[in-house]
Amino acid sequence: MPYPAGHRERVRKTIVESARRLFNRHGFENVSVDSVMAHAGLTRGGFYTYFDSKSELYAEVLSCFFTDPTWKSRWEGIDIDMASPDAGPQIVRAYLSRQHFDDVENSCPMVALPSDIARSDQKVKTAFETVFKAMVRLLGRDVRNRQQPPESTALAIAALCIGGMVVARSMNDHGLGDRLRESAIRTALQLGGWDAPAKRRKVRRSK
Amino acid sequence: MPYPAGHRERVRKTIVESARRLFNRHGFENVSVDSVMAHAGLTRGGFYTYFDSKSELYAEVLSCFFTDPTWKSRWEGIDIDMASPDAGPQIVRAYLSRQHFDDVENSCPMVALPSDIARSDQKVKTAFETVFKAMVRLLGRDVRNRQQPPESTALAIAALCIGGMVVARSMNDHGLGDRLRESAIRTALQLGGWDAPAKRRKVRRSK
DNA sequence: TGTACATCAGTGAACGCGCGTTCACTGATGTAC
DNA sequence: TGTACATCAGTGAACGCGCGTTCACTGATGTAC
Repeated sequence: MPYPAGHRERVRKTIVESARRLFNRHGFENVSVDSVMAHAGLTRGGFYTYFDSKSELYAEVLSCFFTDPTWKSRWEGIDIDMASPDAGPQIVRAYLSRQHFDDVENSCPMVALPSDIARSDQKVKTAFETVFKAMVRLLGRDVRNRQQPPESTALAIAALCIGGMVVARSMNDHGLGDRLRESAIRTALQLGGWDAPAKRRKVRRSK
Repeated sequence: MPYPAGHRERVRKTIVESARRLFNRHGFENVSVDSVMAHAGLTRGGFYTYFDSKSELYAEVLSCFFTDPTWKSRWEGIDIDMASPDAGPQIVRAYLSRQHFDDVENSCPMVALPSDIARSDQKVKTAFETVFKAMVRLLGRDVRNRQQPPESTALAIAALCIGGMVVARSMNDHGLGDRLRESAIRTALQLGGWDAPAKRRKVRRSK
């Protein structure tokens, strides 16, 4: 067998990564197979030895964001320790951060592509669901506010995170976007019961 | 001047309405000028006597949803009295209702098209902003919970409404979607201070 | 170590198609007389 | 009331273009001897 083992897997990953960045920026339908392959350093024709069709890429891109272990540290300076019981509030802050707002290419696809996903087929929606459920599970694990079942609270927090960012991205007025993000952060932390200092680790954040 | 007065305005409105429905269902880029005109009972060529380009339609469609006075009662059975101080909680319930979830064609475009809008030009984003600000103003007016400034609370509620619906629409699992919407409603009502019976009008809702 | 070979990753021209937009034309309309 | 006319809303063929996909092909690679 010519070509080193793992070669195909590596190239395939390059294509998916290239697609992820382009999809995040321009949406599924506005990115051509040509440009995906060009950004991966290849040419159009090779695409079909890796995927049956373009739409097969959509679900693949969503899953990759979830399975790729680097996503947690993708936003520079935001380093989330998933094992810590503080992961919940950390996720909220990272998710609604200015950095995530600005970094469209490396954005969470749930923020960059929701209406594209809503119009896609079952496979794509299932991939979205998996990512979303993972986020909810993580948030729910750390919820300290027990007025509602943790899953229920986590669902609302996740919707607030995603919705806040989606809306902020759809406006010109960055000032309003900032106020929206800040308000969403404050509200989400309060919902999770993360606004009071936990144990003795965290001091009140100013602004 | 041939053709009755108001003829152009009426036809123009028909085109925008046809576009709104198709955009909501398929997104900006997946709807052709041809199909918009066909659904309006016209042919391709006539489009350009009404609009300079297809993209001019995008902002027009967003604004129409806001300016069209019928949008309030678009979801059958949900009749919101905007003058009432109960409009806030009513909007929350209508927005996150199963009917709004199902009725993609007549959906609020902030739910059906957010990622399309985020990728569009300034004009489109400005139109989105106008619709969003109107929603926030209405919600803020009725906020009873004064722990935060009403605008801040209203921003979080709006993000929760839009985000909750956007996420629910992106999943296969309608059960999870239902739980998400219910949780978002409960949370939004609580944030607005609308969960306790107001005056003596409303009794606790079961489920 | 060196050479011939089979494999298959990747190439790029070509395909049919649908799109946004243009434009010469048609025909329904209200108006002038 | 009836007719000729100017207006302009709407038509539909045609344009150039970029897309997803196919396919005959090239050439880099590891293997056999």
